[in-house]
Amino acid sequence: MIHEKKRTFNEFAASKGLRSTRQRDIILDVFLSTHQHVSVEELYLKVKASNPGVGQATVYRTLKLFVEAGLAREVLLHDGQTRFEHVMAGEHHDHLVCTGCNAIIEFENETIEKLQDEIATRHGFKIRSHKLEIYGLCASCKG
Amino acid sequence: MIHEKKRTFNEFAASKGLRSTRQRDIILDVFLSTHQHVSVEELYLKVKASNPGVGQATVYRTLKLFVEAGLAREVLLHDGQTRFEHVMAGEHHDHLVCTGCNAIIEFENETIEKLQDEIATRHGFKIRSHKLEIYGLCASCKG
DNA sequence: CGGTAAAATGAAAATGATTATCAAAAGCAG
DNA sequence: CTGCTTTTGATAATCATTTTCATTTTACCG
Ligand SMILES: [Mn+2]
Ligand SMILES: [Mn+2]
Ligand SMILES: [Zn+2]
Ligand SMILES: [Zn+2]
Repeated sequence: MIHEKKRTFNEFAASKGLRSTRQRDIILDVFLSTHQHVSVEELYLKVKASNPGVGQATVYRTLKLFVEAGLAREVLLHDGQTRFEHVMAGEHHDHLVCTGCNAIIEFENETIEKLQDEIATRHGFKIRSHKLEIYGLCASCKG
Repeated sequence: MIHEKKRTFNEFAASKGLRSTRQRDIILDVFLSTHQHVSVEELYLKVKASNPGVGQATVYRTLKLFVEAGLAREVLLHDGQTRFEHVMAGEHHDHLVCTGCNAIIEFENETIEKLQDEIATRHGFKIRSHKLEIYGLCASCKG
């Protein structure tokens, strides 16, 4: 899948006439090696660990490109930091967020998605995206 | 309802041992006179119009109290500003957000709420709150 | 009523994430 | 290579929100 994503990005870059740079390769590699929901700062530190030359601004810029290319998605939780998660083509999920330990549980629910479509239709609204976040305490934190 | 909310806040203040101040009265009055989804800056300007002495920090501080007291709710959309909306006791709704004209349509859906409970239960998760925002184009902006 | 301790306020500074600037470096078509 | 354009990195700028802290208010007690 990693190779798949690299190809996705290369195709996107080509279609946009973007140049291929060492920095973007590095950032993509590091991003693909992370777990879900990385903050820019976290990613920047990881990148810097192996490649001290890379600037923070470039990490910001490149993550935006990943979103445009469809291989990352912005996740804004309540902690003041934009996070990015991997996205498989066509895949979608929502989040249970534990306010105790910051754990994030992902889930999908087809019925909820359908109900959202119905609601939108009822209001003459054309959905582009949506966000469902459930905040509370996970099994361990409920204790 | 306005009187009701004032009482709610006074009770909250009493229970917390908060002192009663002119500023809080003013800010509550102005807040209750606004429409839904006010930003802090908007509210601050309204307050300043009639009461130039009141500081912005106090508006920030007081809005937090309203949330604690249960008569306001934070709404974080994608525009970099925290907004606050009125909350009636026990009432809840979610949002359709038009990315064209920034209109906000409110809706309630009991089935979605129930499905969320099921999902939480399935994951041993104790829900404290949730947020469902549907982004897209409203009827006018779809054109 | 004053007198006082604690809480609240306002102005200004600090913070922190993100974005803009711009000179220097790198990629690429010819 | 050459020349032109994009990209980069360091740094400054933004902008919403928070913190600080000296001053003002409030609540309470004698
Ligand atoms: Mn996720
Ligand atoms: Mn609302
Ligand atoms: Zn937890
Ligand atoms: Zn619209």
